[in-house]
Amino acid sequence: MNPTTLNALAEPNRLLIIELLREGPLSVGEIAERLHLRQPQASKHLKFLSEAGLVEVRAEANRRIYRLRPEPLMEMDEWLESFRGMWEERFDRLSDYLLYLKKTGSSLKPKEEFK
Amino acid sequence: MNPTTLNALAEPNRLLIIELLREGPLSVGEIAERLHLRQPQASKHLKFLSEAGLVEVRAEANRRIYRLRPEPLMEMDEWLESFRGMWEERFDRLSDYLLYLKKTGSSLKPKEEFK
DNA sequence: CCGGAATATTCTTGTCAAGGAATATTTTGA
DNA sequence: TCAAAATATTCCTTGACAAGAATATTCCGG
Repeated sequence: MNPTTLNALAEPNRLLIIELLREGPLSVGEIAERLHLRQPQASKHLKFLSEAGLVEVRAEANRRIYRLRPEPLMEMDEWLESFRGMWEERFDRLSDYLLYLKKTGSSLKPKEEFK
Repeated sequence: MNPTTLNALAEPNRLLIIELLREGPLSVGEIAERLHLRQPQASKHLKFLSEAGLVEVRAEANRRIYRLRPEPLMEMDEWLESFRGMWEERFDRLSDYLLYLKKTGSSLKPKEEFK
């Protein structure tokens, strides 16, 4: 997994940009407007995202249209793959947990133990 | 998606810690040793990861054993879910791409267009 | 209850990057 | 060719945080 990708996504406004672009390519001005950013900050974040490989640009007349690149997200997906065993394992114990809740009427987690 | 999780994982050593803990819980000393970190830095990173909810601790004798918490990773997984359509769509065009390679003998990407 | 092992905290220093404001650059249409 | 729209860049200040070194704390076994 590439820390550069994570770093780029760790900034809240950049994360919002990525989520916005999920719906389709947009110009800088549109991105700035929809996220209530000033244009220079939008440009700066887009440059950052671009250098991280998360977006790509194309020029169209006066505008610059930014679009998502799926590759880094695919890499994240593959990285997470190696962890999926963990929560499937825990899911096996879910029925026990539900039973516990039913018995106690509690909505609090039981103190978890592990070894 | 929570930026806190991404921020915690964006630091290379912390990412390594998470990958190491994938194999099972470890003490601070073991983590420091296996990643060639000094003990104080290991402790600091673990504190950071702990506050981000990525790990949990338990005391055992003299040691503190850290263990992965799957929840934030599950959240990442669900977040990525909303992007999976993207690369599946692109996958549909793979056969065209392979055909292109065969025709041209080129190993270079054709210039991609999008609108 | 004391010494030492394991771990945590504090302090300092350097780097990175975010936001604001101002300005430069690019590009198009008239 | 020029003005204006769209975008990029620069400069500044500020805050976060990583690493190193030193020190504090915790806790077990003897």
